[in-house]
Amino acid sequence: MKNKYYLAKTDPKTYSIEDFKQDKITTWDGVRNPQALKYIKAMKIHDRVFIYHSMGQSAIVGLAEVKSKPFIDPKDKTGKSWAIELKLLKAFSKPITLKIIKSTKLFSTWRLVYQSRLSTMDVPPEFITWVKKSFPGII
DNA sequence: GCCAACGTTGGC
DNA sequence: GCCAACGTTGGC
Repeated sequence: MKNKYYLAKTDPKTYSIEDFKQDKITTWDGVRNPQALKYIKAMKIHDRVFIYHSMGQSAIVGLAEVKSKPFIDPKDKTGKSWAIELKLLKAFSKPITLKIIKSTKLFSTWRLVYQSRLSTMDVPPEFITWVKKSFPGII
């Protein structure tokens, strides 16, 4: 079965793609928003996750692979937070900015564009096609 | 730094 | 359980 693609946002001041490069594998935790959790819980091993820098940079900066099933974040006492293990596959040399994504007008129905506060979401297949065409070799 | 758009909390 | 007030996120 084909891998699904998701997108996860991070504030680079808290955890950046540079940190991820050092770690290679990281626990992606702290997700509590019910809408975002829906996507975390749907992730399967070998699915792909775009890493997105929010807060200023606003761009997709890399691609990771899901290495574990979703699990309840042991560090969160409320039991409402879930986490997942991610392995970095690639840090992009040229980030795919939100500006460019918006300027194509192809993805106006994508949550990334119209629901800015959502931190984890799925990625439409059309976006993958567009990325492969517009940024050859990047993924 | 501002503010829109959400999410969360707490009084009733 | 409702909803006003407050807090947080993230684009600009």
